[in-house]
Amino acid sequence: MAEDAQMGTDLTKNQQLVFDALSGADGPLSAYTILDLLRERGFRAPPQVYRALDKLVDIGLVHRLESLNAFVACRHPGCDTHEETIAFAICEDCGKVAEISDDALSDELGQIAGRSGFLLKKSTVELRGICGACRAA
Amino acid sequence: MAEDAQMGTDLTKNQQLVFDALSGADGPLSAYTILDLLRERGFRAPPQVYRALDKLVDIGLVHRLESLNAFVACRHPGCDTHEETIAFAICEDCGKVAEISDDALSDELGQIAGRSGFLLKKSTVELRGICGACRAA
DNA sequence: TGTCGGATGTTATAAGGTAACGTTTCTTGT
DNA sequence: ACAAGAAACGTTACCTTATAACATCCGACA
Ligand SMILES: [Zn+2]
Ligand SMILES: [Zn+2]
Ligand SMILES: [Zn+2]
Ligand SMILES: [Zn+2]
Repeated sequence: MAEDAQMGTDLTKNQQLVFDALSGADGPLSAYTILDLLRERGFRAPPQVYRALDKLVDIGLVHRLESLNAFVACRHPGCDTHEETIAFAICEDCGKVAEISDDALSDELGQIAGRSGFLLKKSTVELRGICGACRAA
Repeated sequence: MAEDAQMGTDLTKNQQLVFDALSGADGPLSAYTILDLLRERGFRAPPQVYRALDKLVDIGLVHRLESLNAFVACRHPGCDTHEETIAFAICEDCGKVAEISDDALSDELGQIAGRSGFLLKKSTVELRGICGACRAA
């Protein structure tokens, strides 16, 4: 029991291992990086990672970053069942990812969709640039 | 010379072929689908497609859809050197993609970035859902 | 004419993701 | 406690997406 944050949902052994790996990292991890990290814990093949990731993403504990083909543990302040749009700010310098929840953005996307008669199911917003810390440094 | 839209920039043979393939499609195409389409025109290997795509994306004639690992010809109304944020509405039913340029969205994303001291270089916004046509049908 | 950069052709391989199948383990009703 | 079904698991094999590396070709131009 290294760092089993997020009680309330009970995860299986593999899901917990994958979640812990992501929680312990300070940036996004690819599925194959997770696989390598967990080989010493018994993982042997991609499906073990992908199945855990699928579930974790499904219940909202993990997010997939489409533009990176990678995954991050959810660090959203009040992350329980966030239905709002989440934006990710990905630093191209240090690689860290900030998770941003913004009502105005959600509204704006909703309006854009509505205006063109589009039934919005899911939004992907990923910002690339340089984070504050790296700019200061 | 099937449908060589977009004069002004002069494309190489391969770039024109790839662009034509994308222009002729009514939805996004993967690099490997493009490769297959162009085999009869002499294409033999992935790098030929990816090199053309890289250039086309670079000059703005083609967009990459991160959440689909696929590419579309730019259909932005006034698409010359659009620096604004472009949002894509991807229909999960018919597969078509609408390209949406929206100032309010650009502003909003700029504000979100600014608020957290993030130097924004590029935004990816991809909306998934059902398009108007499919909803009506 | 020589040379130099950009575009090209080609092979091989890295990286990301899933189908399919059999086994184990957990639930749940009886 | 037991049977039956569901969920998770382990494993193999395979598919898709993307790039590294290297050799060649070709046009611009000094
Ligand atoms: Zn979150
Ligand atoms: Zn940074
Ligand atoms: Zn465009
Ligand atoms: Zn549709």
